[in-house]
Amino acid sequence: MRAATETTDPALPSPDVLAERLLPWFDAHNRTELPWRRPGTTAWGVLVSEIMSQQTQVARVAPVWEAWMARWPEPADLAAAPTADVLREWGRMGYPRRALRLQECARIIAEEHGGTVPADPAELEKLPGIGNYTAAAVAVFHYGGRHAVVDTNVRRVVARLGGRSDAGTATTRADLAAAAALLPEDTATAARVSLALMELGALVCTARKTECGTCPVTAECGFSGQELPEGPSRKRQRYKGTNRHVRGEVMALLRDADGPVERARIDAVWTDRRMVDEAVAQLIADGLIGTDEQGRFELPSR
DNA sequence: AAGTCGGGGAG
DNA sequence: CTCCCAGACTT
Repeated sequence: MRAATETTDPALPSPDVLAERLLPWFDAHNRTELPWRRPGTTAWGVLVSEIMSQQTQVARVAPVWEAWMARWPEPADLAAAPTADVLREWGRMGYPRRALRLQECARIIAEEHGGTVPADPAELEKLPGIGNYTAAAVAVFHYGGRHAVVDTNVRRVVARLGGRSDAGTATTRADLAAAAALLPEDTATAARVSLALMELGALVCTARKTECGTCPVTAECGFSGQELPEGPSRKRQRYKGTNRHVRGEVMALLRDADGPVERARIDAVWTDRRMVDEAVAQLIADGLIGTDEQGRFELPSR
């Protein structure tokens, strides 16, 4: 039953119909060989993979994850590592603050959870850098819980099933509720549906184009056959020439340096001195870089 | 709800 | 070249 104030969007398919259409397609098309999907991967390994995959393509994450897990197999291992080593191993995956938060996660899990990654999404969300998506992903993909796993792909697919061209800029409570309403009762099946929705959004129902002709749920979709609107759906910040770009260059310099770096070498990464000042100040404030007794710059020792 | 936070790969 | 990626967090 719907309230009169709600829109008249097409009804979403029932969970059972969705699963019936989606899962055979998923069995035939799901990519993977992703290393963290191998049997025997720990909850910690899954958590690390999900943090690394936040806004970084999984293909780029895979080799870093392999080296990372070989070096620091358990939370206590990462907790004890020098932060400089952690940031170097993170490499060029972007958003290095994720690496800091991941190490904080390791310390909290090691010290307050006896080294065991929580299975409850609410508990996981208390950890730094873990939001709704990552918490659900760990709880479902490792622990096998029954929760909606809502990433950008799932939000887009669910929006289109409901007749819209795309989801909004931010994840809303309505997005989460709509995705949860699509989960079948059976817990193991629900987990596969979540992964299948993500995969459908990555391979068929993508941001740039729809392939309704090959989509397994085209008959149940409110947007099927419609054209995507022209132009960018979301405003995006340029990267080149931004303050963010300068920070990236400073971090790259310090990652590749053998020891502490003089200010003069920092200044050499960018022509605009004021932008370097701003970048360095922000990196220090974020805990991504530090200074030694002589005022030289380096990655944080702890 | 909009801005900010990297860097690279795909189109 | 532009756009987007298994998002989280702050404002």
